[in-house]
Amino acid sequence: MLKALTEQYGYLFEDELLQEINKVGIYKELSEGTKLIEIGDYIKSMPLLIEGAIKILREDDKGDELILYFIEQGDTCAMTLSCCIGNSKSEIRAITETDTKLIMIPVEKMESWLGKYKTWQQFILQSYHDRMTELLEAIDTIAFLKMDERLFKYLKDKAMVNHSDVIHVTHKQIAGDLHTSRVVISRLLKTLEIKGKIELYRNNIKIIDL
Amino acid sequence: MLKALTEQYGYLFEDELLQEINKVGIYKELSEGTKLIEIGDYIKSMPLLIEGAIKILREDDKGDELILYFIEQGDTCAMTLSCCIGNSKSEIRAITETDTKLIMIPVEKMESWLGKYKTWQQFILQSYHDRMTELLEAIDTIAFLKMDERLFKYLKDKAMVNHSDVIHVTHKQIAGDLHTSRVVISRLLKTLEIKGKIELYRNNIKIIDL
DNA sequence: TGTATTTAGTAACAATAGTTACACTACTAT
DNA sequence: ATAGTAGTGTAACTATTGTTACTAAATACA
Repeated sequence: MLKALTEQYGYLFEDELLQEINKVGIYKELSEGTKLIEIGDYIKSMPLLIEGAIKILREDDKGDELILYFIEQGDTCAMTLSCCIGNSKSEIRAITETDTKLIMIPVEKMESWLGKYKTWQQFILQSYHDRMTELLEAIDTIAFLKMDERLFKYLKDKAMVNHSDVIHVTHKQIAGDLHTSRVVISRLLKTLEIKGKIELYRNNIKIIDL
Repeated sequence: MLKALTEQYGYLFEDELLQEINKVGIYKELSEGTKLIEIGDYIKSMPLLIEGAIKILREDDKGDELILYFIEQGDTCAMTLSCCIGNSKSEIRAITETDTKLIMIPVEKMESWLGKYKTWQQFILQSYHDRMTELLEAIDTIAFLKMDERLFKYLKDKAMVNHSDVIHVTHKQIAGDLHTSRVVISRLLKTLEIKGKIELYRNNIKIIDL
């Protein structure tokens, strides 16, 4: 674990802190599609992402979802921090987008390190900043783009975090992430295909114009 | 200034910190409609709200706006923190919604207090949490509500921060805040009036169903 | 092998939101 | 007083998105 940790976070944290993380952190490997955090959960530990990607979702009253953004390696989940500190329930759902390796840090440590390690404090504040920026980007996407543009952006983002120009997903799943209906997605995907931006296959979409 | 400060923040900060704020903070009274922060600005000081309300806006490529939320007394602008710490440009615009009294804290102090005062650290983290929550609420509103519901929510929020059931605003201004057109707003307002939820006057709207 | 289920394509229609155009009223300034 | 401007009401039309319904192919599985 220490090796992976040093590779991803060595340039950020001092040795002493890395040692502490190594001591109290719990290393986990999760396969794609694993639910990390559920809405309403009280969070007892925060994840440091070593490898892979996590999808962050919001839910409406009817239980339908909406993707907010993806988190990648080197990131942590600022929502988690937010909940720990406010001692409140999670406002979001987190699901692994790919197979993932991460280190779970107990809340108590997270808080005590804030006073002890300047680099940790910087990391936490930076994480807040990054997540804030991503939330604003999510708002831009939802408020300013039309559905076809949102769809294409979604496909590109998904291709990015999966490190592949072919993404494995059904129209129905996309509709769920974008909070619309399957028929709408099928229609727009077909239009994108005609425009030459993507190629459609069963359960797979190839992004041409990456 | 110390009196106002103690009233609003006395229960949060220890005396020593209050004294420091009193020493380095700059007290300001701003009238309604004053631009506090512009998109792209580098922030040199962060505001502690004593009285009044501030409107936080996002802008699209075409220069059209979208309201994110209102900030009220006892709050600070976590976006500001975010920018200071990341040493990056402001992502948002802040305009006083009402006449406002506030204290400006220089960035350097803000950062050094993080290590020095536990209560300040708590306050900053709590602010991040609050703002994160408001951003999520903004996303819910934009993504899950239809325009007529968004409009009514906007009117209620505005009535709230103005402490009045009659709000002074034109249809065009509302359209700007909600990122739609004046005609759409006029149409929906008329429908709300027919439903008995509001009463329309020139430059004024009375909210019945508060 | 045959049946059920999942996935995708498409048509037809409804609902919502955005656009253009114009009329009318209230206020502003000279 | 009059011209100009800002604010509002409405109609007619377009564009976008959402819904319902049906078809067919691919896949799962018993």
